[in-house]
This record gives sequence, structure tokens and C-alpha cells, in this order.
Amino acid sequence: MAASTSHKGKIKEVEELKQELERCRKENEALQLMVEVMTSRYNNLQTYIQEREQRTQVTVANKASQVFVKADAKDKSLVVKDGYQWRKYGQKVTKDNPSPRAYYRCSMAPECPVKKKVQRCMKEKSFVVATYEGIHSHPPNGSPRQPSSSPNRLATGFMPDVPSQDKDKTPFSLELNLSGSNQETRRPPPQHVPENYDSIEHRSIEEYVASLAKDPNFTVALAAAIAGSITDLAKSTRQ
DNA sequence: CGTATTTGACCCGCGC
DNA sequence: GCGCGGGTCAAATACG
Repeated sequence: MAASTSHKGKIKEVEELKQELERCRKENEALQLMVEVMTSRYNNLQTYIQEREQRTQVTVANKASQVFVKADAKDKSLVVKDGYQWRKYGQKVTKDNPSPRAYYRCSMAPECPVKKKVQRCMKEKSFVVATYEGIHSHPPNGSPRQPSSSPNRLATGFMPDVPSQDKDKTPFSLELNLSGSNQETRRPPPQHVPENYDSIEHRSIEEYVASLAKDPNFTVALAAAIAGSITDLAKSTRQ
């Protein structure tokens, strides 16, 4: 009867494997559903943001946006990888911060009016603060010094961002739009968005991050970002 | 040699 | 008017 028990054992093993397979299949389905829901939400958010940007492009053109970038405290270069090419045209030591402030102009297109100021955060030396002014008249990461061939690009404008290929190089970045008081067309800023740079400087980053985590809007945006990453990952694994 | 960066000089707005 | 501070210019320098 040894052959019979061995046969039964094999059958049991197969059953167990089948169950395991079924369990994995269900888990996979659940995950796929989750990814689909998150992708859908992400797309909705993207569409919403694009519509808003188009509606407020005139006011946005005059607003500065600040980006916090995590950088090595020992690294003095103040380089912020944001997908654009910048030409340094000045450096100043300001009164309120011992670290020098660097002034850059966008060099990807000669007519591009965008400028940025980069300065190491006084309290958190592992962060640098980049302040962007204006809207790019060309796409990011294009061929250098090539003016945009499409005039429609001028109307839409390009806000500073961190392109996917540079995300690995930039451990952390956080974009803030410095909204003025006369912006009826824009949603009122959430509690965690400070009015100006000074208010960021005078609070600790940890405190700021903690307040971010409590904000439901930020949680939604974070979920969307994660969904985007998952979608990208799923695409790359399929290839 | 062409291009990018550095850095002191200069300009301009603001407060006193 | 003067001084101060932030922003920009431009000659000198560095670099590939």
C-alpha cells in the first residue's frame, strides 16, 4: 500500500498547489483592481490640475514656486535636478542666511524668461530651497538651446517639475506654489502651505512634514503619486 | 576656442 | 539724500 499512500500524497500536494495558485490569482486580481482605481484617481487629478493651470496661466506666470530639495549638507554645489538646463549668472550672500544664494537663468532656450534662486536652508542644512520665477517657453529635457517649435507650448507653459529619469538622483523634493493674497481663481491654500519662505525657515522641517501627513489633500496626492509609480512599474515589468 | 562659472561692480528700490 | 540689501551685469577665469 506504499504506492497508494504516495499517490494520495501527490494528489494532496497538487490540491495544495492549486489552492495556493487560486489564492495568488485572487490576490493578483485585488491588486490589479487597486491599481486601476488608483490610476483612475490619478488621471482625474491630472486632468483637474491641467484644467486649473490653463485657467490660471496668466496669474501663475507672475507667481514664484518654491521647491525643497534634499541634498547632501557637505555638497556646496547647490545643484537642483529639475529637468532644465540652468546658467548661473550671479551669487550673493544674503543677510538672513549665511549660505550664498545662487541665481540661475534657464539656458535651454535663449528667450526663456524663467529664473531660479537656489539657497541652502538655514535651519535644515540638508535641504536646499529653489525659488522659480516665470513659466518655461519650452518643454523640459529638450535639446539644449533649441527654441520651442510649437507656438502652442508658449500658451500652456511649463511649471518646474522633477522628470522621472531624474527622480532616482533626487532623493526628496517638495514643490510649493507661493500663492498671493489676490488669487480668487485658485483654491485657498491648505493649512500646511506657508505664505512665504520665512515661515518655512522658522519652522522645523519635521514639524512641516508632520502637518503635511495630517492633510487629506496631501494624502490623496501622495496616493496618486504612488499609483503612478505602480503603473510605471507594472508597465516596465510587462516589457 | 567656445562655453560656463566666478566674482566684484553696478543698479535700483526701499526705509529712515 | 544716504545707506542698505537684493538682483543683475560683465570682465576675468576655468574647463572641456
